[in-house]
Amino acid sequence: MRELLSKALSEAAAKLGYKIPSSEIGLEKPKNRSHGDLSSNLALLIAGKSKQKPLDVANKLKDNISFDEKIVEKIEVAPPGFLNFTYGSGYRAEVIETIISEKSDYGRSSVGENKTVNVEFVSANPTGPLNIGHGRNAVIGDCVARILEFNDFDVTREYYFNNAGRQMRLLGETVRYHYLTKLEKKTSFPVDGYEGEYLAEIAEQLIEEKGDTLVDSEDVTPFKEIAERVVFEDIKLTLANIGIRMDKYFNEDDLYNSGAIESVLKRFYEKGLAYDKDGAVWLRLTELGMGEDRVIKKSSGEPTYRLPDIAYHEDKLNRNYDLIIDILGADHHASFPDVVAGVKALGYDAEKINILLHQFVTLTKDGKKIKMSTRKANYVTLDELQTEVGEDVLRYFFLMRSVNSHLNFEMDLAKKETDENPVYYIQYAHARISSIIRLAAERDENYDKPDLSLLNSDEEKALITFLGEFPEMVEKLRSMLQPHLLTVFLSELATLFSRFYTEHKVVSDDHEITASRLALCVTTAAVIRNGLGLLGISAPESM
RNA sequence: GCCCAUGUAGCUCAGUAGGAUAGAGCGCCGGUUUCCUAAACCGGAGGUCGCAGGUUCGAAUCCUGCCAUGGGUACCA
Repeated sequence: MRELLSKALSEAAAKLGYKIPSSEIGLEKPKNRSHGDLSSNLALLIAGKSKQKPLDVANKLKDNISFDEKIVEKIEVAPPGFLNFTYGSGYRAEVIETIISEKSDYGRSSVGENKTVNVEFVSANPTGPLNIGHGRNAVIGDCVARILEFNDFDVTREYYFNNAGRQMRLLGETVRYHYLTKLEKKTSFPVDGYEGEYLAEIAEQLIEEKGDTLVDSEDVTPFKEIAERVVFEDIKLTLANIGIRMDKYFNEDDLYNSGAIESVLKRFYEKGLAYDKDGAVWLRLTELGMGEDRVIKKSSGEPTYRLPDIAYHEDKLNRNYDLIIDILGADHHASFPDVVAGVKALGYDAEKINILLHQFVTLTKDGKKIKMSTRKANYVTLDELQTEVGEDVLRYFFLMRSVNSHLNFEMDLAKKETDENPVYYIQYAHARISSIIRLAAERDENYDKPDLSLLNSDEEKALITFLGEFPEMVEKLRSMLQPHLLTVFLSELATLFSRFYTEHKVVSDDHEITASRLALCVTTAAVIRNGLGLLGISAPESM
């Protein structure tokens, strides 16, 4: 519809002697329903350029546009110079027919056809259970992946982790501490060691598996290995509990083993972008337009995160994805520009790399913030949260705010099993429709050949027009990668349906009206299902 | 100091490639049920869109400055 109108407007402008590309023509949904279904500012644009009165221009444009009455019922000129279009019944019938024939494919697009995309998310190192911050990252990443799949992209969900560095060593040392303590050997808690009961449990498991054979082990490796194994199993289980399955786990270690790290370093030297200073190797980021040079290899010989991150992104680029998306928390905002600059300097098309930064999460209970400290391990784990509120609520709450905004996870609201909880409100609309369809089936009512022109009340028109906007919503989601837009869309859809439901009886003695309203119910349910599916949330048949 | 994000109703937040009278949910006040799920619907009160300038036919939206909050600014990741 948008295309149709902007094309018509562009042609009308051309007849008046103005060349306005259709991309510049504003066409939007007016806030006030009395202003029609779509509104254009074209006359205001032309008037601005040509110093004519906007209203005159608008009237001239109107005279140069014509539509089938069934598609566009009326075109009105409104001050200061808007052109307001109101859809006709034929358009609405088309929306319903399209949804009925496309069902679960309604809204799909093929823009990603034959294109591959890598979405990297979670990427928590296996040092402990996932927390609620990881939860937001995980759910956003999975939702982005679903959105891209719906647009026909071939998606790889990838998890990048590091089991080498200092943090993992400390983890191993902490396990050793618990191991020795439980065997009543003399030991002391490692400096900066990990607090958290799960490490004592891991030590117990180690005793079961190996007895006391490791008491004299100088090497921390066995402790580290079991810690990593157990923690990773736990992480995978947590992800499975919220409906997330990764396609690939990428170990940073492989970048050392394959020589990728050395290779990157060598090429930086060759390009004169790396230099030695104070025993460390520095990357000449100032040459690449960044503020300061940074260390990429410490004087201890260990690389800083920048070097493996660059090598990792090179690896992803070499795997020939058309698009690479990183879902990162706000604490990474300072580091990724260096990584992107580094990759670019190696001659890659860094435009393919898309960073989606999300802000932090706070948890509130009884209106108060719950304080969390990772080091002291008194944080709420993602698993605990999932157990308390369930997968659907968890996913919805993590997705309901713009990724740019801090997310306040309200426990009190999340735990409410009433319509105050927006997830249930949407699911309830779906369950209610299912119930109506069941009743219709019992009474042998069908919607094989509905007379869709009967759907002409305000509630019905508003609902159908909104259903027709779903494909645009999907396109917006794909281009903006902002899942919360969909949660807003679905709440509004559920509201429009509830209004329709309150005013109009679906299954009645009038078979004609029953058929047409049944068609509307079926299509509404289909859009709710498709939308919830993109969020990874279930659409129950009854509640 | 510098960089990023945020600041909209009592609370939590939408709306920001400029558009018409700034919205939703919760909370508050009031109303609706012989009828397909009342887990619903309707109405009301509630706003200097952080502050001050600027750009223009038009600014919550763009620009500048300031204030506030969170995050970052390591030879931690």
